[in-house]
Amino acid sequence: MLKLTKKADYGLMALKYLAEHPEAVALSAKDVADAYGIPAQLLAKILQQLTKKGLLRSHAGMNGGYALARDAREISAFEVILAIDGPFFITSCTKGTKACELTPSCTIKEPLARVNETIAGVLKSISIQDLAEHEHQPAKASEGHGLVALTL
Amino acid sequence: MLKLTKKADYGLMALKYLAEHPEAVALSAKDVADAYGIPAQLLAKILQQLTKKGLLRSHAGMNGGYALARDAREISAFEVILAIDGPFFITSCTKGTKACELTPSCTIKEPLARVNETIAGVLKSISIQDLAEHEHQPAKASEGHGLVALTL
DNA sequence: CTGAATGCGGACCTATCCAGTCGGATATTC
DNA sequence: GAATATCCGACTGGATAGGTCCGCATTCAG
Repeated sequence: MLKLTKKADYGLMALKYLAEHPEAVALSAKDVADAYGIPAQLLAKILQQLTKKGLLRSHAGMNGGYALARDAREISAFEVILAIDGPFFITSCTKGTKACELTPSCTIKEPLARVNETIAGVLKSISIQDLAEHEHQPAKASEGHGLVALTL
Repeated sequence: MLKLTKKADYGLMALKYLAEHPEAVALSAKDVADAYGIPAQLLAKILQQLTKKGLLRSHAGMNGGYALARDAREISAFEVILAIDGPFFITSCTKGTKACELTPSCTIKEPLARVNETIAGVLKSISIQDLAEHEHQPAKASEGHGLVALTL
């Protein structure tokens, strides 16, 4: 279906939340989870993962919690998704190092790899800061086809 | 992981194969499946689905099979994926009609919807014909015109 | 007319993986 | 030392993708 996992969603939401509260020294996983109604333990693991990847700084103990490791402008959505979901490929055949086994098949793979790069590029161009300041208008809701229903 | 299902891959491969064999009146699901080492019965169902969606024409009986319903240039990868995997949303929260329940949460959703549009746009710009002639050239989509712009 | 080749489509099985939970350890502060 | 945190591995339940099976309908060749 070409969609993000909930974990990635949660991770983005959490980072956005942290970016929106720069005054706080640190916010606990529970704080963020409560703010969004996310299962706290699940979010905790996600934040731990993001910490391991260097996107967050953590501090245990009372009044501990998480804070962004860098400026919100310096963290891209791409990094977050990559940290949580691992490397992604739009083609299902490219798994890790070795190419498609049913070999002559994936002539498909090559053009789609370009699509993949495009997607990655777009995600890299979006920073947590961009998510935090969401005063954008839905703009031109897809006029071409009503296929991509993004009406909220 | 943000990847296509194998079914969608198979579908694209099959359409590409049909586009590469315009001389054939019709090719059976088995023909295509054998050419790529795809499970025949599975591919059959995929092709049936594409037929229902109007991307293919089918003909039963001996020497029957499938053929493209339109010119290969007039069929986009987007249509194929949509026909097989159904509408896709990059955000996991938007399921069908109703919006995210944990509501104030998904301020995330709005910027990602734009990413979604971008992806859809790229996929719409790729035709089956593009896949068939895989002469590594079609860099047209990446030539920074609108598609990847995504003004934030 | 009969049989083979094909499309059509529902039911089903299975493996994988996501989402979420549990339990316990370690660190820090008061 | 108690309370609040992060940290981390293991487990479970459910959804979904991938694939199979079987029976029926359609077409065509002999």
